[in-house]
Amino acid sequence: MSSNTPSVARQQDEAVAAGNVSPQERLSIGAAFSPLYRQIKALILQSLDRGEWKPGEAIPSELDLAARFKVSQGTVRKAIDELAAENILLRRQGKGTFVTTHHEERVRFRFLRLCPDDGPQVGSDSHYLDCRRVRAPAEIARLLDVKTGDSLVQIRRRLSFSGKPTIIEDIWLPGALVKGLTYERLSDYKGPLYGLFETEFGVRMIRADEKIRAVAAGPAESSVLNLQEGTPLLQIERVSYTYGDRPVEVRRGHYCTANYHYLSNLN
Amino acid sequence: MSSNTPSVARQQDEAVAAGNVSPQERLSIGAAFSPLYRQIKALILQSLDRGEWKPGEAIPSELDLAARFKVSQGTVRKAIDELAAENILLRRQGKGTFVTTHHEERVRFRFLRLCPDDGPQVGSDSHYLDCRRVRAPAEIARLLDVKTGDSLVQIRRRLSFSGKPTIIEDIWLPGALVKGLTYERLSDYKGPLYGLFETEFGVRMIRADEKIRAVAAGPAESSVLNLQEGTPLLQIERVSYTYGDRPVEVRRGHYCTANYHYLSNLN
DNA sequence: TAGTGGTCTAGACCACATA
DNA sequence: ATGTGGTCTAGACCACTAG
Repeated sequence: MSSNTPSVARQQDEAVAAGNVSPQERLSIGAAFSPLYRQIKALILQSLDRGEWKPGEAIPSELDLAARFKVSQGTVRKAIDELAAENILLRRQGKGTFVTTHHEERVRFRFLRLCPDDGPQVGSDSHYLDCRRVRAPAEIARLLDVKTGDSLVQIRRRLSFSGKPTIIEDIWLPGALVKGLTYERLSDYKGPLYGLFETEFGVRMIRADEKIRAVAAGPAESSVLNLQEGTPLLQIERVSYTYGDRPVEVRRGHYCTANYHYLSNLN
Repeated sequence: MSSNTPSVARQQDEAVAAGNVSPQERLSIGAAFSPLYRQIKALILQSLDRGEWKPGEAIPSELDLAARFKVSQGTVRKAIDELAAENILLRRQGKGTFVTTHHEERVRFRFLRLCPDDGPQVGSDSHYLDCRRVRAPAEIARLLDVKTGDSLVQIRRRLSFSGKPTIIEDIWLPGALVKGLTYERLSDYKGPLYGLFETEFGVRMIRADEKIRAVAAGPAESSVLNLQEGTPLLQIERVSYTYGDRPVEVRRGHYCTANYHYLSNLN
């Protein structure tokens, strides 16, 4: 086993064997109990975060990981089960376990919940309107957990479905995370934006929260989407997170829902 | 073991032992492979569906269920794991596994994703405006998987937060499912509507899909919510499902998002 | 103290993909 | 034929709750 892959100490054994604390004490001193498989999960997440296995690649087999961490295969399985449930890993029977990637038709609509009212799901065309450095407004800075005035990259784009302009959105990211991102680079790129962030900058979106409101189209929205001012639009504010729940992107979009709807599943 | 709780046959053993088909054939004849724990899950769902264990009650312990179905505890565990992940069952360490119920503060906002822009989540007050029998319009009938013209119950209500009218919605259910539901019964009832359906009519909502649009307030919305006509509102169409993915309720609501937003989590 | 769910292990075998 | 993930079992022990 290499020195940078620490074996996992069983808390119980270690604590009790060391004679320092009893199982009871372990709880009372505030050391949060965390089962072995969660520690394994955390270690796997660390490896993903530092890029040991890249999106699209396979991670080591369960038996390999079990040997590496000195636990049983079942414990590794349970750790991977949770990561797969969170769409961070993807299991493929007979082939291996893979790091999910935003370069996949299959996953294109995981973060884009707009569906046509009738007919099948259809791809979107991005048209980039702007890309520049800005100083973080207080409101955006708070969401990104950076200081007001810090350097951000701001992108404005228009999304069309079947040729019809449907979404206009502004996107902000910390400038340090996407150094070298230019308007040309965006315009030349084909595919999902999160795919570009992933491969070009090593920034991987894991999950996002969206706040949805109904608003009236203003001048910007009406001209870009070719609508009358005052047309009701969905305003969607998204905060996207990478590993460790670190916020790395804010979007504010306006969606025309004349022929499309936002789909939400309640479980 | 009682006669109405069949033991689960291991497909492999049964088929091979019977000498009819080989494991290879089993697949080719189209008998879909389903692991044991999914068969157990289906049996538990059947018991829930026919009311053997009611919302709020505990189901038998894992060891009891294992004995009943003649499988190992681990297999029962995996079946229950999935049901717990779907919010159908709720595990409480040391106490047992319980059937989830809509009578719980904890679960009040599982199906109501409207949050105040600032401040803590707050309860809602229902004011019932109407409750009557109607013939199913084609559009609603299709969603409920019944025939156009079938008898439905239609409910109209207004929801207020902190005294401010915020939501108006129409609700349709198959009349046969909620026999005896009257306006008085609704008005006297305190608590979530799904709680009433659950305890009074044995209709339990398991999950729901919502389609969201932005629309302009019409006459009905503006008068009930005390808004100007044309104010942008969220229009939310919900279809709720009970066991076996049977649709049992359609809602069409209009939400004022001046001080609230709809929260959606993308994973 | 007894009963419940939660964790961890070891081993056997099945299903699937690939060479 | 080999290696991967998927299922199932049996047993030991831990964590939590309640009588």
